[in-house]
Amino acid sequence: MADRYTMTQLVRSLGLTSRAIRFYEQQGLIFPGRNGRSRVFSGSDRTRLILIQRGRRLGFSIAEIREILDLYDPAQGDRAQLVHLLRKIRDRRTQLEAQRRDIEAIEAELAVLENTCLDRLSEDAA
Amino acid sequence: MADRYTMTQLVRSLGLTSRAIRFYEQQGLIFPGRNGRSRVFSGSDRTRLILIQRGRRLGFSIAEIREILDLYDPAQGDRAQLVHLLRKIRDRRTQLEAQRRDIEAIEAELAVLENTCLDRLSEDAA
DNA sequence: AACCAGATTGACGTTCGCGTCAAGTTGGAG
DNA sequence: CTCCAACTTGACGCGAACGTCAATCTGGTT
Repeated sequence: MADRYTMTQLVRSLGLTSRAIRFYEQQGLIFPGRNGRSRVFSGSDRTRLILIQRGRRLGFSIAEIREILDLYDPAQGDRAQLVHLLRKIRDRRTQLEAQRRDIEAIEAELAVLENTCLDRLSEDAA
Repeated sequence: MADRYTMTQLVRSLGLTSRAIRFYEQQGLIFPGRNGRSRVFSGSDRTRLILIQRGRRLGFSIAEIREILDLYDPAQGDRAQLVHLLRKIRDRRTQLEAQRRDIEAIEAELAVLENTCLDRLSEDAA
């Protein structure tokens, strides 16, 4: 569990640039420790970076990704906060499903186009 | 079929700004005609704008959206072009499925979090 | 004719997400 | 000790996707 990573290790394994990683730290998405001047990344930092990459691929802004990451660390206490957290989780899920439907719509249309292509190709062969 | 739209009509019905629409025209995503100085949008322009919105919501760049829109207008001719088009359609579908898996992964994790929340709330009630 | 709401074309401004130097530091191999 | 390679902190730059403002131009009321 006490897995620690250096900058270059993460750069190589995750395919990010060091600049991007430092940017994410500055934006408060990860919290690496220090060994002298050098950063020391925890396993949590690593998984957060992976989540960040996923979020970026889906077009989420840094602010949105921070919100999503915040959902993962409880940091909650009383009941009201739990209810609030629950609400945010459900909002996010709703949005994700809308996004999924968008994707499925495009996929369906592209499937039609693909069939049209295939038809024309077979006609062509005839 | 000869449905024509004015600027404000599209702005109101689609929730875009006129600036954005003009930007998309400048980028070659839509091709409105002119009536004097004013733009006249076709039904095709309108559906393209909807596709553009979907693409933007999914984090696609203008260039990517243009590529996707290009898949819809055949403009093809010989067999080689058809094969090329087919390849691009399939590439895009592959990418979309990867994106869909990313979304499903986040959704699954949020579902777990939601249950954790619910558990704690019911514990709290006990 | 007078007028005003809505359309247009520049042109500059802005935010985001990093890229890209420049300059200094530090730890380990030789 | 020397040197190099990796790490660091600024700081400026940049392309994308529009926002925003100014100036002008209609087209239809009154």
